[in-house]
This record gives sequence, structure tokens and C-alpha cells, in this order.
Amino acid sequence: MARQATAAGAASKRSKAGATAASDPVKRDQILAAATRVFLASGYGGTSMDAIAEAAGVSKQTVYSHFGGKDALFGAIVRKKCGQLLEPLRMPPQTPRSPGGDPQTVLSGVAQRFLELILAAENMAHYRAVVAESRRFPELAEAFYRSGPEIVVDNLARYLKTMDREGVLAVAEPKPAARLFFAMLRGDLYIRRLLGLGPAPAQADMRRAVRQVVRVFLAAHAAGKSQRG
Amino acid sequence: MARQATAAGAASKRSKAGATAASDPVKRDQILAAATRVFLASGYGGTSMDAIAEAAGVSKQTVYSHFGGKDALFGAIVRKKCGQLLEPLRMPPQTPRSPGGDPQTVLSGVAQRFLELILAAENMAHYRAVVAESRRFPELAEAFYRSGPEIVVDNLARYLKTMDREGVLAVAEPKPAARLFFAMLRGDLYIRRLLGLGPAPAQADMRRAVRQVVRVFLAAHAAGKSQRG
DNA sequence: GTCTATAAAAGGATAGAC
DNA sequence: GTCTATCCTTTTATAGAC
Repeated sequence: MARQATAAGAASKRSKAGATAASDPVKRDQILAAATRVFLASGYGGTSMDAIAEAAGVSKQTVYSHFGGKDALFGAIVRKKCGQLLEPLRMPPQTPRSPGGDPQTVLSGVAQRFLELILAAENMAHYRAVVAESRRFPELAEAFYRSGPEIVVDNLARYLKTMDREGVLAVAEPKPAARLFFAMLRGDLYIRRLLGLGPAPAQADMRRAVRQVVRVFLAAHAAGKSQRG
Repeated sequence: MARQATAAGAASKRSKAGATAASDPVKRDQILAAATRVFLASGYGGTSMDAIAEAAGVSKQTVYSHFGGKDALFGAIVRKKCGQLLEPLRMPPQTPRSPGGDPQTVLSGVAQRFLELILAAENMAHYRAVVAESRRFPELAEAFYRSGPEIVVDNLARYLKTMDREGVLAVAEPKPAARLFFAMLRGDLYIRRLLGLGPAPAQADMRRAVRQVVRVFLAAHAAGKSQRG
């Protein structure tokens, strides 16, 4: 567990405040990267600390020095990936105003980027691991939900609210509508990949899915209607 | 117990040809039931054969006699649950013709039953296990897909095709439309339960979700439109 | 701070009595 | 056919040299 306590009369190690056990950031990143690869490839139960140490090119003891144990290491890699989840979506300058373009264009862009994101192999593996261990690590499941699904819904809901106010779309309940929009994108392509069935979908498949979703969504929320969802 | 055997000259057990290893169906069901509980509660990696034997009230050797090993046992319980997946949906007499009622009623019924099905705790755990081990057991993932998602889509697509032909709905591509319908139902309620967040959804939540999905779906496929999805 | 070597425990699978 | 007892590998975690 690495504790400095016990005989600490007063500041035994004055240099570099924290870092009681290990501090080399290079080794730490090596371990983190290797652990990510192995954990996401084989799952929590299927991964041994030996495998991680070997993949990282360090000794097992070094892994234990940097992270307390298997649970903590798994938590660290899952949390890190949670933090990076939506990075690809922040590429476009994300200006809060001037969304640029008609709703169909905007929604298609959002859908396309979201679909690519959730279909990426690394993110699929991450989701698989979080779901699989959601009982053992409930706090990781919650961190994931808040880092991904919740944020994209909030962002889209804000946009939909604006469109409704401007009379461009009819969206009485922005958040449920946004949730439905993303649910539609987690369709057959997604489930099949999650189960590891068939090859990765072609760009054409993804574009077809995006078109279908946007079409249905817009049909339900055309301006002038008084829909609630 | 207590058998004199050993000295049996000829045809010690002429009765019951097969059954080289084990045959007691009661014990077998005990093991299967216990294994289902433990595997679905703790996952493949988190479950030990000792735990299964104890939960079943038999010795570990008996477990090995009935099923070859851990992998085979896991496969057996997953396959069995795959076969039972859609049983609740077959309750209504499932007459191939005369679906009875307007599309909104029919679709609402389908949606309600499907939502209850996928939100049931046992089915959630089953899905979690299949997804988690889809790398180690690809054939189980495929069996699941064919036992559940594929069948419900085919059934709904057939109905939609009929409605399209009768001019009640406008569904140019029944299967993609059916896939989208069920994707919409795997929405926020579903994801949150899959991640173990919050309590089980109330009936009111489910009905609200069903209403939203059916409303959006019907808006997109109202008769007279020439939608493709 | 990192490595080598080892302790301590758990888990999958099997042998042999009855 | 089922149980008890055991084998042996794997795995988590730690101790001690440098």
C-alpha cells in the first residue's frame, strides 16, 4: 500500500513532496501503456501482472511500486481512457455559438464523428472492460458514464434547445431527444462489433447508418410539429 | 453408494447404454443452475470451480464429471440461456397472421415486451458475460446474436413489410428499419442498467421510453412518405 | 528506484476410495 | 456416480540485493 507514515517526525524526505514509492515518469508511462494494451485485449481476469510487466519491459516489482496492485492499476488505466474518450470530438473548435450550417449538416457531422468514436477498436475494448467489471468496480462504471454518454448528450441537448428556440426544429424535451439520437447510432453495426462478429464496418456502412438516423430524427422533429421526444 | 462391483465377471452394467461419465439429471440441473447464478454474478474470470461446486451442493469432481471443465461449463450455461432468451416473447400466441390492432398498438406492445426483456437482471448479466468473453468465446457471441437480436429484427421486419404492402406504413427497407427500432429501445435506461448505475427503472420510465420510440418511429414511417430507413 | 528470487495463496484438474 | 484428498500450475504480492 506504500505508506510513508510511521516514524515521520518531520518531513523525512524534503525533496519532491509526494512520490513515496516511485517517480520515474517514463517507466510509469511505459507501464500504463502496456497495461492498457494487455487489459483491454484480455480483460481484467485474463490479465496477469507478469504479462503486464513483460509487456512494459520492466520487472513486476516496478509495477507494484508505481501502482499499488492489480485493482489500482486497472482503475488507473480505465480512468485515464475515460478522460481521453471525447478528445476526438473536441477537434472541431467547439465554438459555443455559431454551430454553422443547417441542422441536417450539423447532426450528420455529430453522428458521423460519434459513430467513428464508438466503433474504434480501443474504445470498444474499453467499453467491454467497463461493462464486464461494472460489478467489481462500480465507481469505474459511473466514471465512464459521466465521461462519455452523459457529456455528449448534454452537448447535443444544448444544441437542440437552441434550434427549438429559433424555430428551426421542434424539440420539446432536448435531453430525451438527444439520448434517443445517440441510442439510434448504437445500432446493429455497434452491437456486432461489440460481439466481435464480422469485419470492421466500411465507411459506406457508417454513412448509410448516419443518413438513416438523421433522416428519422429530423422527420420526428420537423419544425411545426409539437413532439415531446 | 456402497457398491460391491470390482469382481463383476461379465456385463456389470448392461442397463442404460451410454453415460460413460455422468447421468444423474437432477445433479446435472443443480450444477447448471448454480453455475448460471455464479457465472452471471461474477463473470468468467471471477468464478472458481470450487465456488460452483459449493453453490451446487456437490463435490468438484462431480462438476468435472458432468461437464468437461470450466470452459465447457461456461459454454453450456451461456448456450442454454441463449435458447431461453426469447421465451417471454412467445407468450402471446404468435399467430403468423392477424397481428391485431393498429401499428401504434402493435409496435408499443413489441417495444414494451422487448424493453422488459432486455432490462431483466438475468438477461443483463447474460449479455454482460457474452460481451466480456466475446474474444475468448467467439462462437458464444455469435450464438447470442443469432438467438436474440437477429430473430427479433427478422420478426419485426416481416411485420413492417406487411404494413408497407398494405399501405399502412411507409417502410422501404424493413430490416434496417427494424434494427433502428430496437436500437432506439436500447437507450439510456438500458445503458445505465448495463453499467449498474442507479436503481431498476420504474414502469413509468419504461412506458415513457416506449412512447417516445414509437412516436419517433411512426413519424418517420407515416404512410405516404417515401422513406428508406 | 529497479531488479532477481521467493513466499503464500488460489485455482483448475485428477486419483482413488466406496 | 459421487465424494475426499491431493497435485501442480498460475498468480498476487513481497523481501532483499545493488
